[in-house]
Amino acid sequence: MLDNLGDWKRSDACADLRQDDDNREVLLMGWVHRRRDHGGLVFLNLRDRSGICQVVIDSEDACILEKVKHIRSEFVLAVKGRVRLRPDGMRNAEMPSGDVEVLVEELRILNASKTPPFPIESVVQDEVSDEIRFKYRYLDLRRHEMQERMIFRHDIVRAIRDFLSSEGFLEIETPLLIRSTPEGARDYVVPSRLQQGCFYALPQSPQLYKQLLMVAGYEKYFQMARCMRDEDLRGDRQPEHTQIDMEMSFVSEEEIFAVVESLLQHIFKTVMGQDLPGSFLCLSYAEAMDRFGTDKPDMRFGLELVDLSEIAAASTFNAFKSVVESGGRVKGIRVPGAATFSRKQITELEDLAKHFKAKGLAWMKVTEEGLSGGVSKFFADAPGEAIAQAMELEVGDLLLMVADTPQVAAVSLGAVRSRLGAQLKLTEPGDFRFLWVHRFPLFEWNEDHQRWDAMHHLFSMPCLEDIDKLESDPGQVHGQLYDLVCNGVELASGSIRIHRRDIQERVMAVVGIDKAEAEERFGFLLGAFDFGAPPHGGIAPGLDRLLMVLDGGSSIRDYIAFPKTLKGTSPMVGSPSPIDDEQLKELGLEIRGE
RNA sequence: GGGGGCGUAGUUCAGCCUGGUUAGAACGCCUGCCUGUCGAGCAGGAGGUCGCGAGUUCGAAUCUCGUCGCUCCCGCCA
Repeated sequence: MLDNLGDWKRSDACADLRQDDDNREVLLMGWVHRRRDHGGLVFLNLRDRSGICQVVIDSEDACILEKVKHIRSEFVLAVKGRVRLRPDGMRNAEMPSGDVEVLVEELRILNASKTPPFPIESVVQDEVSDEIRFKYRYLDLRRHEMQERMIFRHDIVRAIRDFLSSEGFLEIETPLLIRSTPEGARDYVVPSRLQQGCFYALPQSPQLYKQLLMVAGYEKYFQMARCMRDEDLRGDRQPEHTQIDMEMSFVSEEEIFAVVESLLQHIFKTVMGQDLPGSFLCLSYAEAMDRFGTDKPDMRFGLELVDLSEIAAASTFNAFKSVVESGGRVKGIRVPGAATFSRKQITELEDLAKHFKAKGLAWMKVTEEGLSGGVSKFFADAPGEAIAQAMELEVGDLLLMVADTPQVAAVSLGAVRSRLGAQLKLTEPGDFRFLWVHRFPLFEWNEDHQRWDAMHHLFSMPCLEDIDKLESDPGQVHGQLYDLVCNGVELASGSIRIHRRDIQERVMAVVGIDKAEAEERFGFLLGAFDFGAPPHGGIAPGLDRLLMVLDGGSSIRDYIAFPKTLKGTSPMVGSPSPIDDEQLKELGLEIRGE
């Protein structure tokens, strides 16, 4: 029943046919999207990458009729025929090629298809489980919606390469089989056959290599770098992802910001056909935490956190007073018009706050008669007026408050803010608010191990004014560290790097790496610093996340052709899988059961 | 590592709380009819290890325990 392609050559893409093509002889190839059989008259929607065209079988030819009888969804056809205008009233305005159709003169069935497990349509996105979509990824990718996403990805990658090349960046590849470094994320590890008992690691990022390229004098480097991290996954985290890895010599933070801003403007202009504002907002980490309770605030809406500690201390509410007296803070957010919230809605928000370790979520409503409900009885008269003034309360507002350690108060209320943004639909598709967050602490205290860890990585430069505190007060040292945030999603992280051995050794000492260990593990880097390493810095925007945010998507899995599940598996190819004893033996490995 | 949700026909789901006929619906699929459909229409039909295992019970899709898979969140992710 199947035909060979023979000498047939495709003349047009399905969706490209227009009225101008009337009476042209064309040869289309594609998949049967849908079949409408009227007995003597059969319509097929033929689909290729470009889209859909209607072909009509209105033939006496017994050979064609016999073939058509067997044609089903997703059969692969080659169709020779003549374009003709559709009769009046039969045109389809929904379809780009809807003014015309192709009357079939010859037909070849290039391949048959089983009935697909789900229809090759856009509704699949919301209606078919990810499990099935993953297992039949090649069918999921056949859907127009997914093809558009892959094309979007291609367009953006191309725009990035064009722009960075024109700015003098060189794309240079770095190894995938590298040395394992214990700190940071867990490494994916590859056993060595030639050096038994030794392992390569897959890169979490090309960090050290790009720094070495700066030492080597390449000045501006970029790479579409695959990065692998063996950590637990999320909707916006895959075991392997792609970063637009960049590094520059002789630059300040501001210059790196400017390059990334220009890059994004170029992307917006060339791929999305939009203009993006000149330079992005910039907040310090401390200010972001203080005002939004997160280091990646969504700037599309307000609902800022306000510090109410002094006022709360003056109230008659002992729960608040004691928190403030013991060094904690009280923070509040005003939710305009939310006085209509039910008790249940408020309890849901409280549960969320408790999820982030808050002990409770205090609330008051603003009515014509003043503050009411919740904890309002503790805020009679002066404290109540002070709060109304500090929060700029208006009738109909809801005030939500958390009293706790500064960290918990900010983070828990920040989570409430973020939930409210979604719940009250304060964001609009197509609205992009980019934001730089910088001056992160260089170190954070690790309670479990009772030691300081690098917040970003070991190679970030301290802010110059804090360098003297490296040994005396590491917690107070800020780093020349920065994140790029858009709409509440962290899109990039970067830093100015350390380029001097003395400073690098001091930073390593803070996290407990002495000179001997530093030499053993990072000797190649320190050695490179001895040969005239230039000041340098860089940044690495996550490509998959960037695509998701720009496209208004909800999972980076939709922007990766072959992603993995949250457990790091691929139901399609069945990875990871055991390897046979022969392979294990060659590698000198033995599997120990439980 | 911890917590939540889901798992029933090819697909998406209902049924489960309160155990008891032959486990339903929609779409899809198959057969027939049909010359202007575009989610074609009409008539008929097939299709189920109720994720898997154990337990309770006269009787389990339904209750209990375990387990596997997908997913969301916390931890983790420099």
